[in-house]
Amino acid sequence: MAMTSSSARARGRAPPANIPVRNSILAALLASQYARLLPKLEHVTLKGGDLIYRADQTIEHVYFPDEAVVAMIDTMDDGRTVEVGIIGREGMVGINIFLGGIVTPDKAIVQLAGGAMRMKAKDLRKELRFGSPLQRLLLAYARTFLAVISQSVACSSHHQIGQRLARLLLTMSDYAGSPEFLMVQESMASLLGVRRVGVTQSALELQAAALISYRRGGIRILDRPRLLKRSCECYRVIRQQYKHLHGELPRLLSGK
Amino acid sequence: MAMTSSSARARGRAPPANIPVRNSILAALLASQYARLLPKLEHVTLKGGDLIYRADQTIEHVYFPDEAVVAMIDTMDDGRTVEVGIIGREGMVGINIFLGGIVTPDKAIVQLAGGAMRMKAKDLRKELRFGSPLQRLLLAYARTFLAVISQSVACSSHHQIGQRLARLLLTMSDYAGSPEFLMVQESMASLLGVRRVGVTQSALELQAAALISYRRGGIRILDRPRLLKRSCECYRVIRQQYKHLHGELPRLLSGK
DNA sequence: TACTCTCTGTGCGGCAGCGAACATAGCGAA
DNA sequence: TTCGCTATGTTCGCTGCCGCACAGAGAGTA
Repeated sequence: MAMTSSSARARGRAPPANIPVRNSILAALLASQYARLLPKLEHVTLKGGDLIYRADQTIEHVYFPDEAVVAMIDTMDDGRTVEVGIIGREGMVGINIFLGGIVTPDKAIVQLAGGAMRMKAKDLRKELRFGSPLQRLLLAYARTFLAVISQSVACSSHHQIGQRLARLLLTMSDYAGSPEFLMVQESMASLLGVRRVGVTQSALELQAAALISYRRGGIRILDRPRLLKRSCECYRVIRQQYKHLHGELPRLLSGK
Repeated sequence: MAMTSSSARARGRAPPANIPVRNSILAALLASQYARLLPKLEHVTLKGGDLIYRADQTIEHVYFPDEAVVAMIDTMDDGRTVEVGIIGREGMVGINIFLGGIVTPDKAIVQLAGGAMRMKAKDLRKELRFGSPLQRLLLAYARTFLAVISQSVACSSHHQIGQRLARLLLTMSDYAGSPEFLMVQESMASLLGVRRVGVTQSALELQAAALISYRRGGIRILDRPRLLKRSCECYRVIRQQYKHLHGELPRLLSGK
């Protein structure tokens, strides 16, 4: 399957100077600024299922995903979980560090395997001292993230599983950059905060309608437009937020 | 409706230099720093039900509540609502400005009437230019706010009305600084994102158990400890977050 | 080939919360 | 006092999701 030995390959010391950076935040930095950060960045490969942060644990590194997708997951006293936010190419895992924290309240789990650049939390803190350009970018990202979580509150209290599953699948497919990606129903259930059986039901419906097809551990989206119609407004709203963020990034660096 | 001449009474030009500031953020500022801000602050009285921000509208002012309590409310396409965060004495309404935004994605509605200091968004932006102490305080607050919203996501998807109502009442009573406060069931329903009838049911149960009593438009908490047991963990978790924030504020100003 | 583990499908009783519609009770205004 | 509005209480059928328990179907391993 897509997940081999992470610990081995998670240490690719040499940042790939030749490969263009695909993380939006890093990519937005001007070449000179990025060059200055580069020595502090380390390229790692994240495996599906990897636990990046445990809840209430000190954060050692922040991550700028490249292809990888990471979910922030809140776990209740009774063990039930729910996704509070998903972080991909457009963001940073460990926003709490940026906001002056040292721990994370939620755990972070890799949903889609892939590469990411990482940086020591300590280095990020140093970097933020002098009104760094990175600061402006992260401020804007934090704002977007906040808006996205707000929408999640509403979504999880008002929308039903089918709609939310459709949204999840669309989102994942966006991040994967492909109509096909690897994910088991158990993970989807955990993200949505519902029973796995509930996911099975909805997935069957979507498949019966020929919107998706799937096999053990993998999903393929067959009819994106119609899947979009089945999903709740939240997909659209959140996408709009990121779109706005994206348009804003370049401007944030030019003097203001 | 609940919004009469707010414009009339909302202008108490003279900031009450004699009255001690009770907003935690402002209060944390050293006297000299506060003095510098003072000319830009205006004391206003907010009425229950007042609409502070409309969704997607440009933010003109940020508010530092004193006694007032303001809820950020997300409205879905179908008109259903849910509270994504509550802001009282410990925070600032308009965190999006701090995060570099110019609009707010949610609307803001006054839940408990009372005083607040307000400041032009423009002035706040200026203030943040020079690595102001205020910046560190707001960064910490933003982090807390994020953690609180995360908890809300989990709460709204996993906890039931009774528990969540108990939490809401406890929270409100904390803000009011009294076991008694004014609030109608319709408002509670709107905050919880449920039907008013649902609130009525739960409220009746709580009253039958002699945990609260209420009359038209007002609630009184009779047995706080037992109400706490009925509420979900979220009350505790969120309280802890604010407690931590509170302990952190002074330290944030002393050189770091 | 047989075994095992993981992932997916199915069935069933239960119930919390929903939508809709209506009944009663405070409380201020006329 | 009467009227009218707003807030609260009650009922009813419905359904989405729950918990629980088990069956079958990939896919790798020995």
